[in-house]
Amino acid sequence: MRFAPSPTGNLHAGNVRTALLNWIFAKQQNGVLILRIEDTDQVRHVIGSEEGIATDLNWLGIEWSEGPDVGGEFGPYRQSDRLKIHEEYAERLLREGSAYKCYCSEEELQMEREKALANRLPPRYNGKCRDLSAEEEKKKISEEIKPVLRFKVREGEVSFVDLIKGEISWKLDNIGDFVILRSNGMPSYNFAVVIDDALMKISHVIRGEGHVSNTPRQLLIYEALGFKIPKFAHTPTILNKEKKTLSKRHGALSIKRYREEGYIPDALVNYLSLLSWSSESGDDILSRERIVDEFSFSRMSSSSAVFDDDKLLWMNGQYIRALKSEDLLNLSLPILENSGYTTQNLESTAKILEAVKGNLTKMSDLPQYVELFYKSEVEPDGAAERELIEKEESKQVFNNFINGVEKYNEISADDFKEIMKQVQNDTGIKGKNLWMPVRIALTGQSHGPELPMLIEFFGKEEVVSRIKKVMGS
RNA sequence: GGCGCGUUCGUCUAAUGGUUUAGGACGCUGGCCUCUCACGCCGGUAAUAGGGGUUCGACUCCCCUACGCGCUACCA
Repeated sequence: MRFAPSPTGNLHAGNVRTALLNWIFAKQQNGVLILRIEDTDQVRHVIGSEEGIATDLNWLGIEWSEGPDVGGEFGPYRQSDRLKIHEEYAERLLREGSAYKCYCSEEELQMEREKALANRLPPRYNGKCRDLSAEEEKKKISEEIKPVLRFKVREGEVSFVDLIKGEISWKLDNIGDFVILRSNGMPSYNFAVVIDDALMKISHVIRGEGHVSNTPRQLLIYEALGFKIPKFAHTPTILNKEKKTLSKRHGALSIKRYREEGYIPDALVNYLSLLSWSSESGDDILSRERIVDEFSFSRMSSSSAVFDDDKLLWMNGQYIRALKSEDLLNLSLPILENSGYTTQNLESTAKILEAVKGNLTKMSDLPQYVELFYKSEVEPDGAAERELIEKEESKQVFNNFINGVEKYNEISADDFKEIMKQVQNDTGIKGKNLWMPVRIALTGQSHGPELPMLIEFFGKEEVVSRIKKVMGS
């Protein structure tokens, strides 16, 4: 298996899904995953994107055993470093008569194309230079035109069985002689992939559906060179909310963004695995082990899927809630410190996290939920809150509550519930009128985590002092 | 234009000719959980693109149309 991204920007959900599928399948088959960088287009090459790709994959736990960084017996793993190899095979095709030099200029070709289009004909290369006589060729050479190498497409048809889409076939008269070596000496994509995949002994080519139409050209090259043809699996496209195919611009659905916003890698992996694939069990929350174990191409749908951020968010929340408190703590510490909160006391930090765990769908939400735990002074949030705690009824609640609390040395969550029951009995006040004054006195806000949990966190003294403060004002 | 691929609730999907009043999940929504925001639990909403065939029977097979996407590059 191999994942072969081009270094033209950050990884997005589509790229990464392909990488993930390769990883899953390699893992399941006890196979080897190769990372190969396809950088034959220097114009679109973006500096630093190779590192970015590695960072994203590492973060998601997609590991490869051969690649430009780790080496391996089938290297080099950067396509631009394989030029000699590509040239060698191009020459062989030329020698064997499967390819020929073409001297047509871009302007010429462009004109031909427009003419064909105007006549409502397929805009294909017309094979002009296919059978150039020795004389004509000599003339072209003397004109110092740098030729490209074109592959001579045979007659008949080609077909293959896609692991996801089933049998696909083409009549070859629909395909024009295509370029395998550009005039600058660089191989074209369709040529280089075949050489590299064959030489790296790739057994399964798992790639995006956009490549389906490239496959007949590649099959022809495999054929001409006598290479063993790998199995192909073309994965459906992932679309954004506007149902457009993902682009590298605008950072849309970029993996980097998910990493920075504190998504759990496992959650993203899980969500991505469920795009165009489903477990036979019907379960949604699946561990990596289960995905690897249960995956099969036959359960993959062949239509494109829209990436749904809402569902990802939900799933991420599920993973956060399932986190062991130790792991949650480790994940949270840097975020809290970044927001300026002191986390010296690990025990109490863990308690805070436990209290807000249920509210989180992504870790970057954490600061807004923990704020009230770090405040030492509390002021009622708004007019409505202020009004409520100044009501006569509320003062009754406070008095009674303090009396109740004083009977304890420490108050646990259960003690608190007992006390509240007692207050309700004594005052006859219940429901909102009973609980809200306490909440506001303690936190200043009408929203927040469960009160018993809060009480336990603050402890008796803090609780009493906060209530007294409100009563005095 | 040609060729290829695709089309089940808003979204991800299940059902690979009969077990189906088309199932689950997200979202939305109603209720419950002594207060709120959440969590959790229980319920509701909503789909086979359209038209022809084949068949006793079609989401499932075939054809046509529509729509979307890809390739048709000296991009990958």
